[in-house]
Amino acid sequence: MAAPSLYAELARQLSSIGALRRGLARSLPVECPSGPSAVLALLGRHGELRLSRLAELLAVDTSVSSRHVTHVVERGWVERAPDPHDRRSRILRLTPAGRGMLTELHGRTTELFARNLHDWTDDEVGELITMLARLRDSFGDCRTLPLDGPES
Amino acid sequence: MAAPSLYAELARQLSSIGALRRGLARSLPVECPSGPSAVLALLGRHGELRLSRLAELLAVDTSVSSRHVTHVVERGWVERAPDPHDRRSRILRLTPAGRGMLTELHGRTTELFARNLHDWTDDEVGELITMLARLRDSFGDCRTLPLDGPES
DNA sequence: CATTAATTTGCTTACAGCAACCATCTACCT
DNA sequence: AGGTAGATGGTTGCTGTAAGCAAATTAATG
Repeated sequence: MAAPSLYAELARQLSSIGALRRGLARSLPVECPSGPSAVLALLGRHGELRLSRLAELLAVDTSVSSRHVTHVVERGWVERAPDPHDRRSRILRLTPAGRGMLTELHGRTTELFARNLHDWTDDEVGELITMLARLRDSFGDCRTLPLDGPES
Repeated sequence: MAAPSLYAELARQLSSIGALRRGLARSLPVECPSGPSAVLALLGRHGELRLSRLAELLAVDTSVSSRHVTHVVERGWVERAPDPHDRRSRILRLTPAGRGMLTELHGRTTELFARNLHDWTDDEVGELITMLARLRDSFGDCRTLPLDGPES
């Protein structure tokens, strides 16, 4: 439990991070903006996924990931293989070209971070990662945050 | 200088924060989405501002803040007073109603954070704030990040 | 057959950037 | 002083990305 004014400051810092995210997005190739990039990243990390699981990992509506997946499929970076156990869904998988694009993206972000975070130590970066992960965890599924009224 | 794979993980965590930001935005009143809220917050913190300075603080294009300001002015939360030194620009200032809305917003976010971060200490929150501020600082103005090619 | 689940598509909104534009300010030149 | 060129502050039109909700489709399930 922390003091209220700290929360306000944290909220401010978090919203400022939006600008940073936009800046990072600007370093992406035009053909693969941040939404599609996130799809490639998750498929690279988790291997085969179905759409609903992907949307869950991204914490967005399935309609949103559906469009992102369409985007990357159209460019040949991901393939939708039939799911033998459920013909309603399809298994999403990186193609070799998709793996190449992922490597490209990885290289760009790494270079960008390396250039800007040259005075951070491994430990510091690791600590920030840890805290961000914990922050996400503390909020759980953001799509189910209580809205207006207190639940009283 | 940190290891490349750490950077990739940091990038992933940062993009995940987007979902959190959207969740926080969902707790805002419909009349005052996140853009306009940020305008109120900055005017509350800095007092009188001109539009260009506001856009600079928000790290967005002036056209974007211009629209946000129009939004809050239309609702009577901000007034555009003439600038005695330059008739091209106007001084932006919170109205009493705007101050009220700001209090309301502040209350909502504080309550939301209090509910979700109950197991964080002041020090931990403070540390996260510090690291986020440093992160922003390390990247400087995100709108001028080098784009594609290395500057060679 | 009724229901539920997985995905897609249509509609809407918020946010952001760029470019074109108008008004005004500033500096410089005659 | 007067006038013109360029810079600056702001607004508006257009475009694109992202996201959510609701309805429709197809298939699994009880």
